[in-house]
Amino acid sequence: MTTATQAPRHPAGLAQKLADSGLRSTPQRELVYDVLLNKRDHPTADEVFARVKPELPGISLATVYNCLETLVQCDLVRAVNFERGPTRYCPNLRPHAHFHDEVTGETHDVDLPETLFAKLKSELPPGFDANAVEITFRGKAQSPTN
Amino acid sequence: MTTATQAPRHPAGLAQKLADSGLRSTPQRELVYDVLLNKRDHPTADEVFARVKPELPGISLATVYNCLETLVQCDLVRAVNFERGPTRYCPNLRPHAHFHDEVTGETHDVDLPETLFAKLKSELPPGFDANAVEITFRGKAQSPTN
DNA sequence: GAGCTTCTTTAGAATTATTCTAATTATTGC
DNA sequence: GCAATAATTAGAATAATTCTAAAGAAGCTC
Repeated sequence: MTTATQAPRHPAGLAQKLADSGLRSTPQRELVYDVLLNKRDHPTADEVFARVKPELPGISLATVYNCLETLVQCDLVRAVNFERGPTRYCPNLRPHAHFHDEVTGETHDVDLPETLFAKLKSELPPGFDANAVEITFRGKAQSPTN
Repeated sequence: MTTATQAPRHPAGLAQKLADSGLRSTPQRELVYDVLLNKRDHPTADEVFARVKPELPGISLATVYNCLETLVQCDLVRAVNFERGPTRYCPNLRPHAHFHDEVTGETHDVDLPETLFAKLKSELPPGFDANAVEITFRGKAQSPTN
């Protein structure tokens, strides 16, 4: 087996970003990142585990937790927590808000103008210095796809 | 014992609001609500339990969970979840944001102009109808009190 | 104001989500 | 190839919450 028989699935990111942090690229990390990219529905660790298992039957839940944590550390994925319940994971790195549909339970990414995030930060009272803002909407969405 | 020997600690709310939902006012519910009002530091259920115990030594943790849930149902208290970890409780019902100090771990309420909340909702793409917005900042705060 | 009904609390068991531990396996550098 | 390091694994341990079944109030009815 020579090189380059199989193109990397992550256009140009994972292996490099991992290396930047002194970490290795492994099949488990690749695959976990893959399933996040391929279905961006903010899955829980359990759900990621279920999606990854068929392709890598030997993988353990602990490894899925490890990989997710690693990806979060490398700034490739964001951990999201609205309401009690398991942490969910989101590979969308652009600044965006989340819309939580109270009927279906689904979570949608919502792009908001950068200026709004800036505006929000500027509204903080003196003495408060924010480096991140999280915005979560709750309500009903008429599903755009069905 | 005649009436009005002891003023109710909740200016005019708890018993009534509970009754509105067909629920009873109990010492446990009163006390849990009390500790939330008296120290507004977004305690966890465990912390509420610890604060309530000295006054009502027989109370159980399950009851604290029950009471908190009841108060949330009656719209007297908000449950707050940023980041994994136990749910925290907040008796501030005005629309406000939370500022999570990454150094101290403390959470501060931040009042923002109503117009901002409206503005945010108006920025949602068509088809999304939000009835609530939650905003969480993360960063450093120079404590205003020390 | 005794008895019935309903609501509430309680202790402890059960469940869920996550982290830890120690052993095994893979990778890398020499 | 071999040592050193990193990553994965299974299972135990922990933390947060919910459930369950029994016991304890509080209202109502007559």
